[in-house]
Amino acid sequence: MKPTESELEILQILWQKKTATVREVHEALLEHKNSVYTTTLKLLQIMFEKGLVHRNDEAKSHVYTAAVTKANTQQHLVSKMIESVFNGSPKELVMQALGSSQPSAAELAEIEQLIAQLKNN
Amino acid sequence: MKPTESELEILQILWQKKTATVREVHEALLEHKNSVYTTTLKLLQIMFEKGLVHRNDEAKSHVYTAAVTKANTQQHLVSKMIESVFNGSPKELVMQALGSSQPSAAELAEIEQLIAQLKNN
DNA sequence: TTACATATACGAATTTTATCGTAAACTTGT
DNA sequence: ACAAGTTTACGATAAAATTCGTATATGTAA
Repeated sequence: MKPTESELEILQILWQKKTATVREVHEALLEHKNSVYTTTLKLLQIMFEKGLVHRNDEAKSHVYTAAVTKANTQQHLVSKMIESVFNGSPKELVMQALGSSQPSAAELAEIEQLIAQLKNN
Repeated sequence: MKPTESELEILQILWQKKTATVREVHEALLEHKNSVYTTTLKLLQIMFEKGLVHRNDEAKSHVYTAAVTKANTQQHLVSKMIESVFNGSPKELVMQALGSSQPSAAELAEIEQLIAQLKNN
């Protein structure tokens, strides 16, 4: 349900690659942080037990895929953050995110469009 | 720097009350969850060691205050989430937050106003 | 088949977070 | 000064997350 930081790193890789072996996940991880192959293996095994990933063990090397969607996970984590950090107010989160980052004009336009759409419901 | 979930609950209380003794923090915590006085005490002691709170021990009961501001903490946590969950795109986070919550018309208007302001810079 | 490389399984050790019991210090009222 | 109540200090334990070593299995090439 709530992936840990390490699990999230792995999910990101799986969301991007769609499908990957332990070695492929591990190689991708190495670009950001240091670790050992068996650590990645163990994490994937634990994630499998938790149901965070599926795996196909027909081939010699198991092939993993994410069992949770990116959108669902994002939504869940954002809800938790709104609840625990922003007193339940999504508006506060949005204002904070917009205020402290440097969104481009194009991005702002996209957001405006979404807001306009939400207003009509 | 990165408060844990429990630490965040306590920070929320301190941000609201400005100042509080262990007992006051504990009473406030009890409204949301169950725990024992010494658990709250221990957490505050650990937070003190980490520099998350200040304390005044002149009186019989130590008086705690948050050592980090709400705005800074929110910003830090949002940045981390954008980085680790939204591929570094604040826009994605905003769209997700707006889309999955039910912001009121008034809130949407406030956000639009902020966007208009950002566009002029 | 044997040797080598690669994969998985598994358990142990470590770290972090959280919880709680007990003891010691300190207040306050009598 | 003493007893009762409150507070802090501290250590022990437990659960979760992370890391890594070693053993076992499996496939590949000679």
